[in-house]
Amino acid sequence: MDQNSLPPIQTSARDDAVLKALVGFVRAEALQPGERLPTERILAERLKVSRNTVREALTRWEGLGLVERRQGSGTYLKAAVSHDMLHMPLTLAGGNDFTSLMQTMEIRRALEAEAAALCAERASQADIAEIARKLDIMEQAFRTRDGMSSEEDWEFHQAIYRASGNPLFEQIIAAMYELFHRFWEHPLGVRDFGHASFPYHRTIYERIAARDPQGARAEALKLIATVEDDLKRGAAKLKLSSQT
Amino acid sequence: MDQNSLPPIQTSARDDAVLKALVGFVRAEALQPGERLPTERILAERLKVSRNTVREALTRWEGLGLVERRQGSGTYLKAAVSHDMLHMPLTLAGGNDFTSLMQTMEIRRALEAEAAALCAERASQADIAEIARKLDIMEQAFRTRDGMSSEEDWEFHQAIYRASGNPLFEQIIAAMYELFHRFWEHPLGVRDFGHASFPYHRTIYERIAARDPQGARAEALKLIATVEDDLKRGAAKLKLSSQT
DNA sequence: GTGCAGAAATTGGTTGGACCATTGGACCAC
DNA sequence: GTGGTCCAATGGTCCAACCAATTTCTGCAC
Repeated sequence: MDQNSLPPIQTSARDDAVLKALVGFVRAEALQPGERLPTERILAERLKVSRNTVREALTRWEGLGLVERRQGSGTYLKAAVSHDMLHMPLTLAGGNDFTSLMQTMEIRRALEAEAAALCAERASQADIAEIARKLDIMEQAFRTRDGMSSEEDWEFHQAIYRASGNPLFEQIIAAMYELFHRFWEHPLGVRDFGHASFPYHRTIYERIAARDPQGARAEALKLIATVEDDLKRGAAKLKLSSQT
Repeated sequence: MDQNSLPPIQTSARDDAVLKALVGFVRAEALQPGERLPTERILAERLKVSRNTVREALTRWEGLGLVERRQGSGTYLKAAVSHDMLHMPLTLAGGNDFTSLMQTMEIRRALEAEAAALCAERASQADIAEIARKLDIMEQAFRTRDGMSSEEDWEFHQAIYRASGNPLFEQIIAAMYELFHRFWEHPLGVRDFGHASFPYHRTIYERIAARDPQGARAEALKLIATVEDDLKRGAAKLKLSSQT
């Protein structure tokens, strides 16, 4: 017998029911991100549940980043919601050791290369112009501040993800933003971390503009490789300077 | 002025404090996944907060999959926790339309190819033996039932992710399990969905066993390509049969 | 002693009501 | 306008109880 033909009955799912009702409400009212939801007290009264139950439900949504609560002001929608949403609560063990950072780079390598290739295939002229704009900003920031800028660099890559034609890339990588950016916060003491990656930003752009997926993929891989090299340099340095 | 020089102050974070204390408790008691946490009432008393606050905190952890609550029994640890955990609550718009499924496959293609390549580089002999075992099970299931088996197929791929030497792959893909498996639940009406992918499971294994990263990557890409073809077949069929 | 049914205790789930802290607008004096 | 004060609205916390599922204990029949 198929296990799925007899799912466990749901005896109690009060807060789930609240969320379901809330999805319906958002749809019915066509609420956009940024707009305010009804107050907890009103929700409790309308749904005939206690305010605590409403709060547990909203806490779950808040944890998923769907909603933001501001004391004294209200509860605000932060993202679009729909009934067929898929939640991927992914919690990773952190750490700024060499191994963790290297593992992060392997994920980024996989996603970045694919996104660059897809982008070269599909990006519209407007997308490419936008990427060029971000590239200019980044290069200028590099020259004036004489070093990689985390913010501008990120925006450049983000533009590529967005132009890949697959919103999942942008969403996944945005969720991993914090993970990726631990490099710039704790670059293992490497001076000029990321310097070597600078020229490849332009070469990636050129391959994309030339509609060359394999070329774009190759340049993206080169960029990641320089970052990995910086990482290894930092790790070697650490090993020399101190032993814990 | 730099926007970051005046960050908003943190006024109150009762439930965050509860979670922080709980992390300390788990560490101090060396609790393993599966073990039971103190009851909500005890936590409330010990931490000098109300049970409601404890519940909000635990609700957050439950949403992150770190903890499981069983009424009448207790709250159980589901995963290792540490103070430097990174949360990636990723919610994706669902949908079983062709576009959504295709986008999912592009993510899988990126991760699967990279994982297969890394696996070919790093897998231990024991890892390879385990992959071979899963492959045998899957192939036998295929023959007896004359069709791809979602469960056994998944275990085979999971073994590869695990042997990639990078736990992030397994974690990310496990979180996306539901996303990937909508293919088998709603294969767009394609009979024998996934049939064409069958032979590539063995070729992937062979390239891994031969320590051939590029070969493993290529075979993984071929496997994904067959699934994408099935998908396109299904989409074309749908287009013919009905117009919404 | 063993086995088992039922009572009792334990534990998460829910309720209702209260009060606090923050917010944001209304209003006012200057 | 500017700045200050007040006040209602709103999320945050607390308390005390009860409900529902689960586990544990008890005592009886054998």
